[in-house]
Amino acid sequence: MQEELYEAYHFIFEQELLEEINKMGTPITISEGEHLINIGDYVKMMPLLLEGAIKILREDKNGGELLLYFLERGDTCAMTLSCCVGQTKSEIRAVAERDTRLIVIPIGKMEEWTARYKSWRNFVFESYHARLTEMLDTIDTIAFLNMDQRLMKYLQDKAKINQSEIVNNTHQQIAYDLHTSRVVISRLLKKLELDGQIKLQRNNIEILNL
Amino acid sequence: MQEELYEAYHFIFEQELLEEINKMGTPITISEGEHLINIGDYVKMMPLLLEGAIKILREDKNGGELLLYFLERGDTCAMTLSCCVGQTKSEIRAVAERDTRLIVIPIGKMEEWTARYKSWRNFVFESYHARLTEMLDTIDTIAFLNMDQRLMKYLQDKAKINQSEIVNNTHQQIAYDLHTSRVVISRLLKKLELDGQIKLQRNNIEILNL
DNA sequence: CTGCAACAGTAACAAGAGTTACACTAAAAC
DNA sequence: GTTTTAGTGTAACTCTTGTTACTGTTGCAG
Repeated sequence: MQEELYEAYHFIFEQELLEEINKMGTPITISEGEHLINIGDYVKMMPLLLEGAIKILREDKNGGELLLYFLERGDTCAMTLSCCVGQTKSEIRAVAERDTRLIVIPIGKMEEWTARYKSWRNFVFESYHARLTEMLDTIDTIAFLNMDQRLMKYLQDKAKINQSEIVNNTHQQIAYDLHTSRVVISRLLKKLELDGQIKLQRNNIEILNL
Repeated sequence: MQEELYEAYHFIFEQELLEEINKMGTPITISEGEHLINIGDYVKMMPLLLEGAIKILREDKNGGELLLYFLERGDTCAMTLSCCVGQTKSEIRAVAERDTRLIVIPIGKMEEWTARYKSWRNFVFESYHARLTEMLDTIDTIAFLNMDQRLMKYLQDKAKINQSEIVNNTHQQIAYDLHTSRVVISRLLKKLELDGQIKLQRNNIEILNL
């Protein structure tokens, strides 16, 4: 039994299921920036995160992007669950936020485990619940907040996910995630710095009010 | 066995489950504009729509609203499913878009049926899938479209849901659903009329390009 | 050391959306 | 019929965000 698997999931799954996951699953490592899945890809595997973080993005027709949310240890991708049922293509893009280890499970196991293990059913339902909640949060953010508030929230989320008050990002990268332009981000960051909320350096933003 | 239940769900559920739904469920009628559930309410029942339409709204702290999506016959509320697991409060508001008939099921049955009926599991998963997809669509709309495009899409969706090319709404009501102001809606509607996409009358918008 | 490329700062302007204010009109109430 | 109210049309202005263009700065490659 992989130690990491046990550590991250033994509160969630019963022993028997843990062992089955260990047997059927394949451990994978992806490094920062690598694409785990793209829009339009067929979903053949279901991921269980052990360590690291994944960011989930939505894309429009013109190549514009929008950050939806992050996945962390103990999370899985609800869109994947969802796609397994319908055998449909992925609606989102998943990119490693930092170096990440995960276990992938062949989707054939899903239905079997759903019928057999109560802990699995609960996990799946709770994943759906968590993802729906995060989607609602995303909608709140883009519908009800101004860009400066969205930016500050983004920086705080990012700091939390990476467990560091320093965000190593160019203004352009932030602009992509928030679906706006670099100039806008530079402008607002400067304003946040004058407000004393952050400190700016090249490739490097320090968040002061975590 | 209620005829409507059979009609709407016999393709989805096996006979035995249909009979159990019929036995355990309570038929309810709500009229247009009535609130089925509000934000913060505890969710004690799960709805299965038989006829009509429900609109699902999100709210911000200042009382501002935003339309998320509509539910129709054969749909259920994924937020409800979701809440049943976590025993949490509702994150959304549900309002009857027109007179609606539905069956409510005590949430205690949910877990039992999930373990027992494959068709129920599939239904629940497909509901989650459908709702996640609609949430993505909502996000696309508010993140990637301008207000005039959102407005046109809103009118088309509304026409489709109510099976009529006439939308009976005041500009103010539309403004609430799209989380903007009446003046903005009036302005854009007038523009759409000049473009030949709609025809305006009091309390009444005819959609020309369905 | 030089030159290039990526990153950041900023100004000036354009476009979209929100706000305020007021006039007009149809429908409902009296 | 007259009054009242809800709904609509529009102008003028502000604020936020997006766009274009140009400057300066850092760091790396040659």
